[in-house]
Amino acid sequence: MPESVSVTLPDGSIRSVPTGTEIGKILLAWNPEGFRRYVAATWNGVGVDLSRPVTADGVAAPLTFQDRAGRDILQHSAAHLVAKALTEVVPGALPTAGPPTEEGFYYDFDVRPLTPADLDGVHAAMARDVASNLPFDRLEVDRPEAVELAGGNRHKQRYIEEIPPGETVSFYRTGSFLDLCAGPHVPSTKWLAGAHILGFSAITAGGEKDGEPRQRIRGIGFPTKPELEAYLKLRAAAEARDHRVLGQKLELFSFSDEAPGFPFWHPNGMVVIRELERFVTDHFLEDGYHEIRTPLLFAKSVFETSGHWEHYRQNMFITLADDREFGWKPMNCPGSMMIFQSRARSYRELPLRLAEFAPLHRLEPSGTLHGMTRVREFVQDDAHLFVTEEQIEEELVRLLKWIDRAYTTFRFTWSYELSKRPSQFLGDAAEWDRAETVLEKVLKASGIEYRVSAGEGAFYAPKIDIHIRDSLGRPWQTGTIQLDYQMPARFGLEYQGADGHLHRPVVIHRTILGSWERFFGVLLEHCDGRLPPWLSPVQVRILPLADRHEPAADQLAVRLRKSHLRVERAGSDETLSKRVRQAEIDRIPYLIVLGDQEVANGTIALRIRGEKGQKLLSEPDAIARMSTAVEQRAFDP
RNA sequence: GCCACUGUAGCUCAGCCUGGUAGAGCGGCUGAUUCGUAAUCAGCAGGUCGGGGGUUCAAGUCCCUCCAGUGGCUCCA
Repeated sequence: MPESVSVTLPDGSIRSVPTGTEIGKILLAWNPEGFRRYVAATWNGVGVDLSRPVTADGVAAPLTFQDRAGRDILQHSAAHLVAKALTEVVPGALPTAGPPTEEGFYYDFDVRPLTPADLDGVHAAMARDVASNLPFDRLEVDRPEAVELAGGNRHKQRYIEEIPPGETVSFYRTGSFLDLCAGPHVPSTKWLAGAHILGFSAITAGGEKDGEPRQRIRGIGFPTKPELEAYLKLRAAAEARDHRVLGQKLELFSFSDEAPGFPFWHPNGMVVIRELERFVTDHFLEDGYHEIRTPLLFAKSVFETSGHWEHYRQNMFITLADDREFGWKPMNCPGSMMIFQSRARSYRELPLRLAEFAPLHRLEPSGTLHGMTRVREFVQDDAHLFVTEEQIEEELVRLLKWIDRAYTTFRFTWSYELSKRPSQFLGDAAEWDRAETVLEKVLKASGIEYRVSAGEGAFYAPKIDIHIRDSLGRPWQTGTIQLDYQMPARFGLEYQGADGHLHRPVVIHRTILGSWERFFGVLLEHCDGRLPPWLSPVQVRILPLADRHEPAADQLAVRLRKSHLRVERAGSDETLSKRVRQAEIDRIPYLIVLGDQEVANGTIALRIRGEKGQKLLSEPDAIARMSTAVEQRAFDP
């Protein structure tokens, strides 16, 4: 072995160090500012501990929390800390796996159901271990030793068997705790001062339906406590934006134990969904859409034709009438197909765009219901486009543009997902391939970045899905575009072409915003209840300074309503400060205070949500200011 | 659907561990106050403690069960 080796550093410089020098020491000599900031390193591109001795020439680079890999390492080390704590607090608990996640980390245990008291114990043990500054020591062992070290934990023993032959088997020791792990890890528990448990839940192993029950502890790690505290503050703020909380406070909607998953839209909420509907239908004429309405219930035979009976029945509400089985429609497609089918069609009618905003019912599993974002009854801005093979691409491009425009209006960031053929599918694979190819081609041509999900398509068609995230970062699917060759065939749809022959149309199922319920739920969180003025249930609230100003306030309200503004007049019992405060809490976009001065001068003292102070405007100017924002569907007042 | 946790006034929560006459704040109502941009004062009303069953002299409190919600898991055109 040579006495010294050459190490190439990130800036390209090369250092010669004695063989066996720890990589962390080399990196810190190169950049002392990395002290405590470096969580691990890469050696020739592979993640290693900072304590790894260097025994050959190579390339070294530090990993910090800012690097994805460094962040993951810290999360994973925090998971070890949790596992150490839990095995001490609950003797007999068997650690299974504890990987980092997009947000933080979790560790799954084979253990009796946990209680909040267990978690308190885990917290205390973790704090103690961080204070003790225990090192993470790496042990490389052969397989028999590994099995020995696993100490009767059958899960770890199975993992050892799964390690490919030839690969090094390693353990990490933290104090008295030993865990099978490839590493690398942070140098010591001091690096985990900002580790925190976010919650625990029971899960089933491997996500299998009949898997073994496990207990999962979820957490997140930061290099320091202040960073953790900043995160927890942000998270608390995000939780306060929960649409279920806002929906109640702003009297938008509610739910009842006696109708689980079925929303009650209150007057305020109804204003919002009607405005959303108008946002979509405003373009119907120019975009060539025709609105239809088809039944909510169909005889079973319709769903047998569509394939729902075979592929979707477990999610359908079924009703018995006249000794006949009826299904509540979970989708609008069958009704649209039947309208197309109702008479002979010509190629001249295509593309035929039929829109339907009907309530849909889906028997979603009870455990999946979630406020407005996962309900059992909802309405979507749905349409079915009947097109010729040649018209497909142009229609798809138009839809993608519309999605772009719509989501930009709400200042959402959104993502695209291409979902391909599922294991249970209608029709033949060749048709699916064709449809998937077209969708992919259009996405690429539009310069859109997208994720591909194999097996996630609808049972009748591949689709492009739109996802937006709620305030806690959970993704929700909203819009979807599906290219369907199956329903037209199953319903026997035909049109007569210019060539005089009969042809089969292709159907594009599409919804832009998805369901009003889900879209609105996420939107509420997105804007913290501060809806754009055009969506605000009350756009203007007039505050008469004293009760002698009430008549003038009422007259002003009448004039504003003539400009189609939704206006409300407050009482004058409370102090002005109190009423202003209430209006802020109610997220009213525009406030007008009316006192002696305004009455005398005919001016408007306008307070605009989100702006400091108030503007003194003439009445026409004030009306123009508000109406313009509303008509343009501006995001801010 | 699975697992854990939770369910007390319209809302947010205390009381439950250790059984002994249901509490607070906000909101609501009434009265006073008439105010210049984020909480004026006083009084009053409001609860079969999620439903059902059990243990007990006695259950909001302990036990069982059902329902619903929450967090995950699985699912999700």
